[in-house]
Amino acid sequence: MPILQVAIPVPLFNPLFDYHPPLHASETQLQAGIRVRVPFGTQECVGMIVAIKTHSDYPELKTAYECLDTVPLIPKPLLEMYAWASQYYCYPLGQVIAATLPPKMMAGASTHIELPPDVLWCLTEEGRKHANNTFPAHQQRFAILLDLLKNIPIGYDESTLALALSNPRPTLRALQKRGWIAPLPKQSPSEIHPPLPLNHAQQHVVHTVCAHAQQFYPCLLDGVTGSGKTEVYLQLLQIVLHSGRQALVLVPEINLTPQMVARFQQRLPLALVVLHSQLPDTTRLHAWLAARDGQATVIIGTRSAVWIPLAKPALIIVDEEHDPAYKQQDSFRYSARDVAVWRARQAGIPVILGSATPSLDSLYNTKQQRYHYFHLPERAGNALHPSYRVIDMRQQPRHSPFSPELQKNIQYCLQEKQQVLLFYNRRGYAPTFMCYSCGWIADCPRCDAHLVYHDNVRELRCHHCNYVQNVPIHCPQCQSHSLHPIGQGTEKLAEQLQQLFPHARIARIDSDTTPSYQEMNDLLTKIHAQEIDILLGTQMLAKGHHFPAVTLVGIINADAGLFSIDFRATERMAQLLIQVAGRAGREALPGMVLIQTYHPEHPLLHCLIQQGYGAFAESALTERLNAQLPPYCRLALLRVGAKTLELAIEFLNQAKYTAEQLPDFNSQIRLLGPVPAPMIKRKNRYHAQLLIQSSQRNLLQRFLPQWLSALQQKQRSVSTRWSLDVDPLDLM
DNA sequence: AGCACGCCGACT
DNA sequence: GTCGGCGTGCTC
Repeated sequence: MPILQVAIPVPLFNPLFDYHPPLHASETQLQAGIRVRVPFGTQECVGMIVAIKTHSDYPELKTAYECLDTVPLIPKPLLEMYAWASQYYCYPLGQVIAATLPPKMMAGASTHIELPPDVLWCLTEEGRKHANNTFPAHQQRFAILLDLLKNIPIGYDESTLALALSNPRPTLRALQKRGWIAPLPKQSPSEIHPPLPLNHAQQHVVHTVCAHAQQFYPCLLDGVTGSGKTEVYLQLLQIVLHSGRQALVLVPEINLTPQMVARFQQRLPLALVVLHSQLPDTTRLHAWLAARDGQATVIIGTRSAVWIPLAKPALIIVDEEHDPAYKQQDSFRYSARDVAVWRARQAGIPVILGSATPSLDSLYNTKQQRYHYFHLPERAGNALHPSYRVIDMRQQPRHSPFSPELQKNIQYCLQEKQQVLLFYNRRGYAPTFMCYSCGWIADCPRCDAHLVYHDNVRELRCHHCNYVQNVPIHCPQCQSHSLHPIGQGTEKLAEQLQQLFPHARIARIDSDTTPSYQEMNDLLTKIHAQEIDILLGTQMLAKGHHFPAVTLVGIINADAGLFSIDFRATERMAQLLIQVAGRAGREALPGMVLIQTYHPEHPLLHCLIQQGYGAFAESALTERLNAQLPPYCRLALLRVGAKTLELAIEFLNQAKYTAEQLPDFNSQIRLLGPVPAPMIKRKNRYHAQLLIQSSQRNLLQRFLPQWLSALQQKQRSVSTRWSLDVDPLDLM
């Protein structure tokens, strides 16, 4: 009788459990990739068969209740990817599977589902007449759909509409019944936009990648903003479509890139599937199945889309590969960019990492000849390069965050009917809230952080744990009423800006004001219609948008990234400056970038501004080499949170001792710490960390799993929560 | 992660 | 007397 090895989604280092097969299971159901319902402790749960064994060391096996699938749900390559990821990231296999499958799958959902019809919904003539009607409250869903459809002649498919309206199908049916909308089969490519002519550099990329289409071919596509990376992607994808195979496109945040999605839809309406986290579960399940079975041809999605199975993979694209959003920052801490490269190797296909500001890791890989390097130097069209100007804030009047020079330039832009983009990296109204009488400051009771004052909702909020409290009327310490917000946030900046430019139409863009896809889309439409004069926002602004009428970009304070304990802070700062600058002067109008700083002499700024990102990257890489930091070594970080700091440090000291006793530990592996985390108290726990460094990746690869299983056994009864971060992005 | 078992404090 | 706090241990 065979024995099933089942991965159970529990946080144990070895989450594999053996079971006897269910009583009524057929031979073909006893295969890796089939879900089983099993008894587990006092409860029952759904697990995944990962192997069939002939013998188990465990004396008393239970019998599985039933198989949930008749044929394997998970194709073999995906199972292999799970196994590798579990090993590489030291994360329990059962949880890797549960975290990356559509959520319904491990809840035991059936996979025999009616797929949504593969059609694009369009307005009919009749529908167009009603598109601007006002609808009663109970028919607001009509209004939303009609409004969406009236702006897009080729129509939208159901999964795209689901981004704006949850579960659109009943509403679609109702509108179809009235004859206001009609389904258009996707196979009619009448409205497909024609490809744009490629310049020499773009052609070179397309030809070379095509010539290596049948093998693992990793490449870095280094192209400044507007150099036409997207056009290269589109033409490669069109070639993939012709070959009848599939492609996966990863983008950092889909909410923030509706324009790019729209462009893909216009050019590749055939079997395009859009995936992201706000999608309803059922839609995600459909997309997963459609990709696995080869019906979906091009899958565009965020980080988690890297785990979607592909029946006939031909190409993977990772756009804006430098973006930190590709690294998951909690629970299963994988890098979608690195997983994508692994997948391409496994499948034997090309993978394109695209960016205007490539990560130092990828640049290093091109230097090592591991990745091929393509450069797209020219801006498409006649757009001119922006000019940079550093403003020394030490020489400016202190009372305003906007230097006279910045103000003068804003004024000029407003006169000329050009748009301004201002960048500031602090949400909220004011980062501290203080009593002028006694000096009391509102702190988060759960973290080592001040509460941030939000004026519009009149709340104090912690940006680290989302703790919220009402604004106190008098000081809790001295009862005085002189409580005041101190410092600057985007909310307050917007207020000050409005006072300076009373007639300007100002829009704030940050996660407080624009949390959803729909709102972002609306705002972008307004911006393009020039209904906005000044855009003020956080990082969100820097990501991939095209603002053709923006001619002035202002960095309100560039100093945060220049002096940080995190070794990647300067890299991020440089990427941010270049990306934000890339938003300016895209058409005939030249752009200008004003950078306000208290450290105008900083070598990073000089190098970046005078010689460009490439030169900056060179010097940054030299610094990393000298300091033996990534990409010149491999890191892992053991983080721990405990009741007290002493307990946290003590746990790490024990862990360090355990490590040093292991057979695979040697002098090539260095353990640095333990040290208290940069923010010690977070969410009522005290944090410390231990850094693991090695020049050789495979040494760490062998050592880490051994270490973790030893830790699991020894430290099982410690009431601490710990996690290992392989290839950590920041050491916070 | 869940869940049970177990041993100490303030309740009807 | 017991209800329930969370520390500890286990899950094939």
